[in-house]
Amino acid sequence: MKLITCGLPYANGKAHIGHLRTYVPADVYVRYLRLFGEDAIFVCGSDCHGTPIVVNAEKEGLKPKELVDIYHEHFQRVFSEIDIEFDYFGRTDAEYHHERTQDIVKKLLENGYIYPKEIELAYCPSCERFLPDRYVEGVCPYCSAIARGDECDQGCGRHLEPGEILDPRCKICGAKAVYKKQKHYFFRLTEFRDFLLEYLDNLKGTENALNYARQWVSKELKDWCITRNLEWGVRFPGEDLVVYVWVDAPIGYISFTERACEKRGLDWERIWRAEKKESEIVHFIGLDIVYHHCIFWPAMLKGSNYSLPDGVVASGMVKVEGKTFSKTRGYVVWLEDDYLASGLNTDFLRYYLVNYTSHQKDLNFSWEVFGEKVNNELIANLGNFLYRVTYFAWKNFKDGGEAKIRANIDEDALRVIEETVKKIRDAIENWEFKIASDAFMELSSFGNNYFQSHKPWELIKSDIEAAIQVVSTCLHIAKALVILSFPVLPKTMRRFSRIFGFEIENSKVEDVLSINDFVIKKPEIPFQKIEEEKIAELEEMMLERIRRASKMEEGILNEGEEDIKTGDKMSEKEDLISFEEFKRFDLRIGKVLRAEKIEKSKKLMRLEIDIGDEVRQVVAGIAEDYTPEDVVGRLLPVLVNMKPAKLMGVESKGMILAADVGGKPVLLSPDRDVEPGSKIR
RNA sequence: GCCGAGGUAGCCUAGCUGGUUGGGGCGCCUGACUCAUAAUCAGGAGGUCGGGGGUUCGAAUCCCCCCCUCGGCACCA
Repeated sequence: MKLITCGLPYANGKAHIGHLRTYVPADVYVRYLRLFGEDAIFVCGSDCHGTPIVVNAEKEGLKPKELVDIYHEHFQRVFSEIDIEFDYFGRTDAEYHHERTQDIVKKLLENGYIYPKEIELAYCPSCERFLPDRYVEGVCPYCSAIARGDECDQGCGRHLEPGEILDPRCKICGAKAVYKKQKHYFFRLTEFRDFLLEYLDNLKGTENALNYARQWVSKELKDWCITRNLEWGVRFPGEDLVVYVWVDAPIGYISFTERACEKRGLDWERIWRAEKKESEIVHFIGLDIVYHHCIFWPAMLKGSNYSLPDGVVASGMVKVEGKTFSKTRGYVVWLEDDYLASGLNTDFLRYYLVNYTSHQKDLNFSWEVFGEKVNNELIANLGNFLYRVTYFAWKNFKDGGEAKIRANIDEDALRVIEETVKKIRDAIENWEFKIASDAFMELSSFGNNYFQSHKPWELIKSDIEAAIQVVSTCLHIAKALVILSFPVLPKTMRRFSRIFGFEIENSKVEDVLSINDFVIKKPEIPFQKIEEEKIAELEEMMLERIRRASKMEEGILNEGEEDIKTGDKMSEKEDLISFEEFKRFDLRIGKVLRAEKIEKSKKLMRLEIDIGDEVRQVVAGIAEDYTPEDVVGRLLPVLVNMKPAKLMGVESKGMILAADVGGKPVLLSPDRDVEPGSKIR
């Protein structure tokens, strides 16, 4: 028995191609396992908790549950449309999930892996509540960018622990937050270091995930704050706190397994109880959540006597039209609004996602390539073979509505089919879905070749016995193709298998090789070709979205206008400051006297700047774009009363100002020579 | 800068415990065929195997240096 899970989709946004990159291969994997006779359970569900959902719900004037309902229903619907079939698709706000989570938290408490600690937290006096995570907006203590409470999303990208953020403000009412002491609970992640090192050595999965995780563990682990001040979430036992969303989300794998097992009359404990474990657990995830699955999660399981995952399979990132996937920039393909709305066969997209490149590598989605792959590979090779063979058989041997053909199969062809099965089996074992799908495409190619070179359309007139052998051999190949490609192309092959008169859902590899006489019903074309105009249309739609997005970024569109398709509103209100506030900035023109690149650093340059009454040492992140020679002698605007900081061990007192052009600094200069120290206002 | 993964024809890739002329798929060109969704089949063009050194009788494959891409860490006060 094998349990397969997929990373839970977060229930505050719609499904897009980035999601599919892990869900489709996982579904393909499960279907192949079943084809090979393995008993597999496949679970997933909506991740319903966490601050973003609360914040977004509030913004939309909804209760968190109402928001979650919308997206939970959405995911369920679109997954089923693209034939991603879970045994159970649950939700983490369900009663049973809360119970399981609390059970695990209690076990961790009993086992001494959770301890309380007083920390200072942002508190909004006007809302009268503590401000967790994204309820807080403030200044990143590391890079001083505007940041969210849990992550410096605009700046350095660092994860921020509760209490770290500077100058916190309430995101709801905008009031200045104060720090208040409060008791929170921490998970002793640090105690699991040795365990994790060993565990990761034996963990199976894709290299991209394992290497990444090992890198983290070999560095420093920190204990992990696992409680939040929220109403929405799983209650932490005995406290007016909720468990951090990343604690309860993976527990969904367990609680959903319980439900799935209940449905099928199985004992979930044989999967998840350490002492009873007898089946394998494999997680399919995106590369971005390796940390949670290879570090937090096994430590939690270990600490509460649950069984440990055996494999973590991480899919590479998705690019769209050659650019980094980005919802806000428009480089995204939405499953419902783009793909399903286009009316194209969902199997096309499944094939593309599985066959474009290796599971671990970055996948580029381009409508043009999509059209080519579908028309020239899937349809021209596989679709055409299936149709030409079955149609030929039906047309020439039909007797009434059906054609009966005696099986007389070429041994060589059987051997090729056997090899194909072996290739697929090996590939699936190694999570190489491209290789598996290439294998059945090769078989199809062999079939076309066989049919072509044996010319049954001539034999049928001269040597009927020989014709029967060729036709039945090709029919046999076709049947094998239907079964072997079903995991990737379930919709099409389910339909097409009917002309052979068998139930594809229950087919096993053995059926691929077992020889039976054929009864063929009148076939229909398995795939409808994609018109070039359709591709052009879809491409145009995407370009339009990208254009719109870039205009949005430049602020040309009116405030509040919806970002097309993403549903995200431009909610950043203008931040106005008073003249009083502005006066707090001591801005002056400084003259660079000396400059040198800081060793061991990529971006940092140490500058000595004359600011009139003194010479300041300032560290600036410009070394990637400027050499010391470029800047020595230059006049630059300097924020003089910047809080001093140390960077790479070098003290910096002040900050030079530069234009930000696509993340690159561009230095600014006064219109003509001015004295160092001149005030800027 | 450190760590990981990569860099093979326009695109996706196999080969990487060194050994006959670096395979395959898509695209491109030519021909054949007509059962088939202008599908198929045969043939062809196209590669300094990121660059430079070295080891060897012989390297895409081993060693050294460098460059580039992606991701992580450190770092843009």
